[in-house]
Amino acid sequence: MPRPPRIGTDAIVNTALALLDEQGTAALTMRHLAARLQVRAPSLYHHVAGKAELQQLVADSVWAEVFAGLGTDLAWRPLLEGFARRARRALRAHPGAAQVLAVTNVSEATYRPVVPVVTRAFEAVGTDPQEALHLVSSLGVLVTGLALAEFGDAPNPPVAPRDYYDHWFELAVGTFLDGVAARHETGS
Amino acid sequence: MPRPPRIGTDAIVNTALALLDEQGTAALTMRHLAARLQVRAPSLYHHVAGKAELQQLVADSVWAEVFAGLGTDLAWRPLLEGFARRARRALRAHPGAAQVLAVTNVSEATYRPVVPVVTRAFEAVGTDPQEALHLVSSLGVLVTGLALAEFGDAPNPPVAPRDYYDHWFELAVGTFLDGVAARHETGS
DNA sequence: CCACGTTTTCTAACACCGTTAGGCTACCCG
DNA sequence: CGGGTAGCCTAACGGTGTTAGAAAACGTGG
Repeated sequence: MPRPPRIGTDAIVNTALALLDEQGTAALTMRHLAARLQVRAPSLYHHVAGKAELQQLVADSVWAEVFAGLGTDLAWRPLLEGFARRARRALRAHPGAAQVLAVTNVSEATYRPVVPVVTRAFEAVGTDPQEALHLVSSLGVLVTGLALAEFGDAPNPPVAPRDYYDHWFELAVGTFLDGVAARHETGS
Repeated sequence: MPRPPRIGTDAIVNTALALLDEQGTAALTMRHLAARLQVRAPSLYHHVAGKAELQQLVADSVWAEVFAGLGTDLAWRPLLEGFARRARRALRAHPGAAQVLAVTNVSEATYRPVVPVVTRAFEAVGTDPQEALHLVSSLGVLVTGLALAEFGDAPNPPVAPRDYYDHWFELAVGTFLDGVAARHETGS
């Protein structure tokens, strides 16, 4: 193996995230990204197939951060709530990534590890796996959408104060979780 | 006022929607749009400030379609459910617009007419206006997010059959509405 | 120690994008 | 019938993602 690479896929993804957070979606350009890595744009194509794959990698990176350390043996409610809070935290940490996340579905490979833990958490209350996964996805969609409203035109700051979005988050997630609870109490 | 215009803002927006539905987000280009209107790209700038405004107009057009005929004197549950179903119908009618809708917040002017009807529907159960509006927005975010999962890479057809997304929609919206109901039954 | 082969990076270029400047044309009003 | 102006045009700018193919840097076999 000749010539050690100056850049690797991890560095590319992390730099893309930094670029996104600092300058917003419009600044995520192959040329800008390359410049930040001390390289010219075409070199990126030796590590990444194209911009679409780059965005997929960014999205998967953030979701992986959310999934990591979710806990593997929780009841459905702490699981869902923890998921929502972790997702919110991750999106707050990467405000510029919200637009990418919203438009890019998580890859199956990144999603797979959470399937058994969700399935398990819900079989205690007799919910079938597909429905359980849909509940998680719905929560993901909800949190992503709220983040989009808050950080939608990063790097510009949100138009409303932080408390406003915190209230909204608590209301939306709390309502949804109460809905899940209500449906489980009243039989099927 | 000289020279009657060959194109108007309405025609532009409608053509943009058609382009979006038939060929997806990437095909919504000033040049393509202009060509479809038998005109060159720069002419569009006499009717629309730029692409950002165009997307705002598209988003508002779809949301206006959703808001129109919502009913003005409903209880909170039929109001929310009707809103969700109308939003879903509109997004199904314009699959290519989902990506635009997801990233473009509805303008205040388009949103305004629904404020009093939402406020009114919820004051019967003692919910303050801001919270009521947040509930509606949450539902909007939820439905838009589901549409994105379904029609995210229009004009390619969805990866799962229609029933799959219908189930998901009913589950997500039903759960959310049940959550709202549960919170109202239990005191505050 | 040298040269080969492989991998990475490079320069150059393509087609396309949104947008602006400025000229031409066709219509309405006085 | 002439002037003003709204609407469309051509031309062009800088920037985008992406590809082709040359150049360079390194590990390895002779």
